[in-house]
Amino acid sequence: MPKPEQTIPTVFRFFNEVGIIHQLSSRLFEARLPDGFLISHFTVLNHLTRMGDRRTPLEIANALQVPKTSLTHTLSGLKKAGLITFEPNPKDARSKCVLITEAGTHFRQDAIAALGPDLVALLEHVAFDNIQAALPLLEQVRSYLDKQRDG
Amino acid sequence: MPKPEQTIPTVFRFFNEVGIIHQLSSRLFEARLPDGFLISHFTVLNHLTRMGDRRTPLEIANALQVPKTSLTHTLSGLKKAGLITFEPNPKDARSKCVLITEAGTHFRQDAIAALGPDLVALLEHVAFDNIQAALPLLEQVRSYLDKQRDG
DNA sequence: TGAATTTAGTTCGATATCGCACTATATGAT
DNA sequence: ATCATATAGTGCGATATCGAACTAAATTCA
Repeated sequence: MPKPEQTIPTVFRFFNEVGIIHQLSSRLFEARLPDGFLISHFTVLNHLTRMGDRRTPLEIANALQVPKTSLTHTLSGLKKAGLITFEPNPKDARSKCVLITEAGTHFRQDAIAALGPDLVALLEHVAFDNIQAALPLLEQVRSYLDKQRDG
Repeated sequence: MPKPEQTIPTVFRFFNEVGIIHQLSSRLFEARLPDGFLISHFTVLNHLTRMGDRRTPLEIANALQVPKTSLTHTLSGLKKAGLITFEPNPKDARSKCVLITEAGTHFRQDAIAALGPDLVALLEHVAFDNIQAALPLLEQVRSYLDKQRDG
């Protein structure tokens, strides 16, 4: 491996590009969400769908790497909109479990569907195979940062 | 190319991974910045360094894809900290030019240096070549989203 | 040229995010 | 069992972000 002086700028650029893409795509995505909803709402629903619900707020906050106070706020919005419900945590009376509702599941599906045309348009300019090929690396980086967080 | 039903979930996962990596790395990076500074501050300084300064706030806001009101706020923080200065725009009296100061340049360099050890640690777990190989795709995606924004 | 329209930046108000401190419950030590 | 400590979630205050409306200057057009 080359020396850090060579590698660091490249790795830095990697995170820079990731950050810019996130910013641009978030803007685009948020514009597709129903009025009054933010990426933060979608992110929670997406997490519950992908990882399974009946998780505690703290678990979700840790997974998404947001402060628990921020999550409290986001969850209260989702609750008010009927997209999640709470349940007591049988193992711990201090805690509670978050469940995604039918409406929440549909909300997520609709959001993804609303983004569909944008993604198709992207594929007219960027080769699908290249995107697919990049996924393992992205997952590897994410997984490393995820472990880092705990350690 | 496969049908959209096959490609869309993959492209969606791509943006999902990018979003998570951004969230995790931002957290890490922000923790390395001096107290009272946020990613938004760094992002502006980084942009001015990479793209050249003497840009107008609106140009910067468009490039970073943040509302101009948000940028006004971020710039005022940078100004107060002495990391940027303003100059009248000779071409347009409504506008002004943003200049990065010596202190601003150092701030950026220090921030990047402070992150160095984290990046080196990452390279012990993720192959440098793979990161480097992913850059062209990321740049291509960013560039497309960038054009999309205007059109 | 003068009036209508557009544009750069700011102000203002609303909401999101986040750190700190607090309450209630759980866990651990003796 | 009792007490000390740790943990889950929330309330509160501070600041960041953002949309709408505003001001001042530029541009367009008659």
